[in-house]
Amino acid sequence: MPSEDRKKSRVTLLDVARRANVSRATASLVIRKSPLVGAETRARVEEAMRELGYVYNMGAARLRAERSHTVGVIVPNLTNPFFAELLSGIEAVIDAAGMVVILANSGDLVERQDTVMRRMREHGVDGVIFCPAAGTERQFLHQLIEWHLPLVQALRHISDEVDYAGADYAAGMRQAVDHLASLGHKSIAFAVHGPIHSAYHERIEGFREAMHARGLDSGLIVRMPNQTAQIPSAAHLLFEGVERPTAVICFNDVIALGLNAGLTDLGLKVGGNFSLIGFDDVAEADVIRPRLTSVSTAPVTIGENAARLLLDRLTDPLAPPRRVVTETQLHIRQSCGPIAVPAG
Amino acid sequence: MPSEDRKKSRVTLLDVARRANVSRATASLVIRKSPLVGAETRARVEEAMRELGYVYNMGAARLRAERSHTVGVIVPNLTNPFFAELLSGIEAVIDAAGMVVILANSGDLVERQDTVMRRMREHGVDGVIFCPAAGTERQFLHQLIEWHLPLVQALRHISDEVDYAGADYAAGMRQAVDHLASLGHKSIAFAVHGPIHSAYHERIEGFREAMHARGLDSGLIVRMPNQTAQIPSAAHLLFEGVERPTAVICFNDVIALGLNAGLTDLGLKVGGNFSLIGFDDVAEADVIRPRLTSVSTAPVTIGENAARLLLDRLTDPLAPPRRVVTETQLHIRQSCGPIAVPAG
DNA sequence: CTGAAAGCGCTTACAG
DNA sequence: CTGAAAGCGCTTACAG
Repeated sequence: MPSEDRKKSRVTLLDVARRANVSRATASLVIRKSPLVGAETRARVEEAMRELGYVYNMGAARLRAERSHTVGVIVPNLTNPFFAELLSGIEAVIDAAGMVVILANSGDLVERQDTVMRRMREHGVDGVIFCPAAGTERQFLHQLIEWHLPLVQALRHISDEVDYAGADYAAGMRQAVDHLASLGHKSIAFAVHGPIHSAYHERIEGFREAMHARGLDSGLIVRMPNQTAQIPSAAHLLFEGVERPTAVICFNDVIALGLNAGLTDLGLKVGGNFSLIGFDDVAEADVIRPRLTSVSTAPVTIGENAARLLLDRLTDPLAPPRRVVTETQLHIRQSCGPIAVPAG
Repeated sequence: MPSEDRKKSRVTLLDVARRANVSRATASLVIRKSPLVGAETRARVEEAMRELGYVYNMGAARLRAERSHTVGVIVPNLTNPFFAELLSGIEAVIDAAGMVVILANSGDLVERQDTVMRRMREHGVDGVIFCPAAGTERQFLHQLIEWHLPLVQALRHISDEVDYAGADYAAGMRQAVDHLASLGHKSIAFAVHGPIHSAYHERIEGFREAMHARGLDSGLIVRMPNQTAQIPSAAHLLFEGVERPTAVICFNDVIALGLNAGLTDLGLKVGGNFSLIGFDDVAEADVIRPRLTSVSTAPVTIGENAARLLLDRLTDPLAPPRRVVTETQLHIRQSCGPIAVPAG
């Protein structure tokens, strides 16, 4: 152990340069893999780095170079596996690009989102990927643009002047409705919950249009509790209107899982005398019984797309805004059946 | 819009100081909320900051102050809701402390963990919270200690010279075994999967000791597929030994969910002629049917504890290492019943 | 309470 | 290909 074991004894680029008998500028070039420096010199510098246990100081580099190799990611909720998967996709491509993600949770609250966004700017992120909190104003995005902060919207969009990565929710709804209609269902409910945002509207609209296209009534939209645990006991809400549905499409799989339990508790047979379709196709869909038919939105892929959009945006800040909207896919399993006499 | 709309026109502390007619040092004191500066001066500076749209530059501050207000978090897998919850707890506490988390995924691979840890050091994190990848060497931790990197282990531990936040897995196993034993079960299987690490050993040992304490045989440890989707179809593995179990305790809820489906597929009645206990008590436990009896390990709380340990460590780097091990709790629901004549 | 000076560890032109 | 100098935007003593 070297004698100078006080904290300040950080090994600096100058130390490396001296050890390797080159100037600091040359050492800097070696680090940044510049082709300007000869193979032998490079090897000498690299060995010096190893011997001294040199650690590159991004902070110092960023100050001069105006690049932090850091991207901010803001999600509404880490606890929801759906966002965790999105995050996973983002992290993978950001990491592969040699950058690092700074994570924050907005709690789907615009004030929190404000704070967190400011903190990201203070930390000098090169750009941010965020799932806009419900209620985010266009004005907020325009402010960010004015600040020259490279930005991409994920899952939800507020302004088409900013890059966006999402899935075609409306088309997904169409797939769900078409599947049920082909099984003979006419009275189909739509179970929703959570905050209102673009992805919410797109699903509702998708449902409405698909129903209308089939000549069916789209009036049966029922609101479920936001708390996961309370959904099963709210299943009866589906049957309180004048018309009794024979099937339900869910806003997401969290609702579908809950209703699957709740409908069973009510004595209905999901996949038998009642049909159920989820949305998102989370891992659990395949592991419950009956297996859940669900529309896959592939959040990991959306995350990867969002990260790629940001990377592109960093290299070309002036390019026109882009949208990457992936197709959804209906995974047919066991929770739907042909229309039956409504259970009584 | 100001005429100087080129990127370099970043508002600096000096600009603020000039605007407010104070020195740069004074402006700096205002930012850091020092009591040294008078109320009126402070107000003037704060207004100047607002007028100019000043954004604090952490990068520059850190370079001088040797504090980045940044903590690294390394998890093996973002896609597993269990780690997502851990992360959520960490993020909440770190955020409340005015710091920011830099996130990375080790994929439970020691080489990735190496790379990622180096990258964190390059970014100058003040400390790191990590769930050590399976196979992490003590030597690795010692290296980090030598580098003076404040560290806390979460969920799994390699060295007791480093802070640790986890749950008492062995006690949790005892609760599970005791519950089943009290229902008359004698032949109890233990279903495991995944990589081998301290939390794995603690659960296995906990199971063994609890079984022995009851005079029961702990030999029935069966390995399940690591892939979630393959677990249901592996349920039959439980019944390939000489002794036929009447109950199974699962290493985690992922296995429990899968076996719940698989056992049902096999014609068994979970909670009736076969009993099942999960581990972790994820949100889905309450939403499947029968409701899953599970041992809660409260990952969000573990995350909060880990973050607090790190914060304490930052203020007192020389304090002796600490361990914060939370108690587990058995949530009794519907998946266990009194021993019955083995089905079949 | 405030000001002038030095320095954190890099990168960036600019000469050689 | 290499060296000497300036500077990124802060904070830190040190005087006043």
